[in-house]
Amino acid sequence: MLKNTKQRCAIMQVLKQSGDPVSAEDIFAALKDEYPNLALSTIYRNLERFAADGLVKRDVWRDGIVRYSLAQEHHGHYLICTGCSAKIKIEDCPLTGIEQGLAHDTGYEIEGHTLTIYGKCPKCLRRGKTQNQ
Amino acid sequence: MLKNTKQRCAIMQVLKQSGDPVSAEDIFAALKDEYPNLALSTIYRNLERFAADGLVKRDVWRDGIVRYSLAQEHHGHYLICTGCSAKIKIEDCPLTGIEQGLAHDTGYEIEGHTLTIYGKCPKCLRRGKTQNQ
DNA sequence: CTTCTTGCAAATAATTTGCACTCCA
DNA sequence: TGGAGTGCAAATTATTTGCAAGAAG
Repeated sequence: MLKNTKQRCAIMQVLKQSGDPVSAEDIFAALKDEYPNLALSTIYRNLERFAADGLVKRDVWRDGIVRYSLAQEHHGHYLICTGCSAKIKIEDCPLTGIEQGLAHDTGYEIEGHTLTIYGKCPKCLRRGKTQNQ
Repeated sequence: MLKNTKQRCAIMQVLKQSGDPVSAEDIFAALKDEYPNLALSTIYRNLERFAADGLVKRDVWRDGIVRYSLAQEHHGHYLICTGCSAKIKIEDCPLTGIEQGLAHDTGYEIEGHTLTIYGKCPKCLRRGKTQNQ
């Protein structure tokens, strides 16, 4: 099971083409020209299934919106500007290694983690902190 | 400004008493006996203000719900079981130190970070992975 | 054909907002 | 007293779900 449908392929395409995590709405927007009657619910359902199957990684951003990215390319985390939302990918994950110790100490089987760092980028620093979130 | 109201105190009390991050609904539930007509919107508004003033730290959990905790006690992150939601506080933050290097490399001013580790606790491991999410 | 998928529309659930009223400073 | 703060109800917004129709194996 997990049939090969046009919609499913298209969603995967978007995930592959965009290096960064994308929301359901992002995908919807990206595909609405080519698939005018693709339903948002289809996107949600597929993303959830992909995530359950371990194909994609599901993350909740600070803004409360869920973003998905291909499991393989995920890792690196992000440094996100709280002023302008500029993102920098952090290639080098500081947690590799730590998780093993943690598993040993707690008896948990570690499945993954969420790490995002927030700050102000140089441009926003210069402008002072006029804006909030 | 930032007047001293009963509601505001009560919300702060809950934050202080609960070591763990709490959601608006948690606070609502905790206070509904003592303050039967406290409005959920009041809680949301105050938590947002507290967060804006740096009094509390705002975090989005994997389940999409926003939790708040006193800024001081925050740090420690959490190891959360994806089966039963059991939480273990991780006292020792692996990012201290790394942030400085990052600030130097990127020119960002680091404001904070979100780190949560997910896994299965020993009990849930034993039961096999019957449940999802 | 039979089961997995989809599209649509309606349902949830968390959070936000408008507004008149209330209460601290 | 005057503006900050509150309660209530209605509005938003992201996501989920039921169901009949459609497509893949």
